[in-house]
Amino acid sequence: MSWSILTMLRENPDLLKEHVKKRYMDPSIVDKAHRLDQEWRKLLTLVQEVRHRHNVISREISKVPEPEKQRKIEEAKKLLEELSRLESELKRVEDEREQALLDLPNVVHESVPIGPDDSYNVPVRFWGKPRVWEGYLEQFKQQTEKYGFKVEHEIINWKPVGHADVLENVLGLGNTLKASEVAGSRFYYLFDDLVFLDMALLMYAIDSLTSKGYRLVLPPYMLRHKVMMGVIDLKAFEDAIYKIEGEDLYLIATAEHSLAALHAFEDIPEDDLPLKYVGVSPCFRKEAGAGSRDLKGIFRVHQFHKVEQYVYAKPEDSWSLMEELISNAEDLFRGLELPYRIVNIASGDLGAPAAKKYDLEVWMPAQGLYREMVSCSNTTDWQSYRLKIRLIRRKGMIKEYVHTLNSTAVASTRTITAILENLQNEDGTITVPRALRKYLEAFNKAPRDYIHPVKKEKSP
RNA sequence: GCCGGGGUCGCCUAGCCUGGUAGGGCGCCGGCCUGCUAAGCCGGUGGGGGAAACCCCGCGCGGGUUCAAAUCCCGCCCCCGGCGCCA
Repeated sequence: MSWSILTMLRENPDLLKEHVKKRYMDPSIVDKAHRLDQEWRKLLTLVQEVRHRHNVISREISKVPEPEKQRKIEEAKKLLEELSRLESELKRVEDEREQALLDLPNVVHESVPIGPDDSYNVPVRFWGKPRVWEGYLEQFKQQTEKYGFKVEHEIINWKPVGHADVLENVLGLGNTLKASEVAGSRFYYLFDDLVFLDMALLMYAIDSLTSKGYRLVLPPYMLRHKVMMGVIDLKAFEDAIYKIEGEDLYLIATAEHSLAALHAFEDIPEDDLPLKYVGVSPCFRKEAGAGSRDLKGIFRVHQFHKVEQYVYAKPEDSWSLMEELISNAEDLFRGLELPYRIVNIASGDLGAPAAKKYDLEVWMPAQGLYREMVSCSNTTDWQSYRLKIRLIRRKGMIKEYVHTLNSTAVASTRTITAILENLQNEDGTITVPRALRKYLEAFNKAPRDYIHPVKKEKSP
């Protein structure tokens, strides 16, 4: 027992409540967990006492002669009746306690801005020289100067075409209508150059991170329920996760899930830490909570490819490793020539697993908005407690849970939308970021400098 | 998917048929002894509750039988071998 949240629940429940309040969640979940934990401990002690009495008698039975023996057996049976009554009560309380503990979100790091929703997110730095259409100047200032940043930008008098239109109408390299007919909305067909671009983005991110010493992993794309519960909260489960019918299997929504599972139920010696991984996988998401947001194009879709960073760390190292992860992602987006800002996510907008989260948001010229491309979280010991991933120190008997962190490196389709808007030229061509050319060269038919609109085959 | 064999405290292994506190070896940690090394001796080395004494649980997982299950019965998971199917 040294899950930081359980320790806080027992030693300072009021402090834990403060953390829950920061998330604008109902603080009574702390009272509930606290009450159930105490009740459980009391009941457990009682059950163990009765079991002890039964064990003592049970052992005596084999040693005593006959008439005595029958009497002891009767006595043991009596105790069993009492025991089974208490045990079913214990089981009930235990289940409730377990659920109450699983309902608790992570604590909130002191550096996290407090506020109920994403309007309280705080940009911490900007990079690049965004192209701002004159009609979006005011909006741009709202997203930069309002926070005290003077961001160098280029004002343009033509409005770039939105990524969804570029995809289907300008380039003609995507078909979401056909996909929605045969699979549903938020699916897509991509063709030719955009497929090469998708592949190149993955290779680019893989190359960059493996060069930095991250171990490359191709993980399972499906996991069991027990494992899924270890990495996400119930709400994410309902909003995001697809289930395989008739099997205890769920499609991963990110390689983060399988990478967390890689060391599930293991003890990790402190000398092995940090363990740094870079996983590549398809991601499957229901987007059930998204409503009708971003229905057009490939910004928010049910499946895409992603390269993901995942780190297991000693608790004392996790905060500096979080900076490393976000800075790795920044390196990638600077290479892609996409102007971005890093945002410190407000307490009310954090997912339950994260103690702190940075988003990397790229300026989208056609929308006049910075939009999320990368999400980087320190989940401290929230996931490792659930997955029983422990830290073994060389000295001392104290058991701890490792800290785990995750961050996007590149999510393919979303990054493609950012390229389509930012590297768009007035003539409708798309400039290929220099950093990707090396990876496109692997394919004979891949684009080199520009992606060109496909010529209309038949004119109406 | 079918047939057979297997899963025991970090590793190896005994116990299972015939139910009665899970034993041994190795490794590791601590202590003792020895002027170094080696050897030897003692203790510890799964999870949980408890301030502690101590207690409970633990033989892949979950049920059942029994006063009592590693051991008997049922279901499931995983590993090995064979057969089948297959990109």
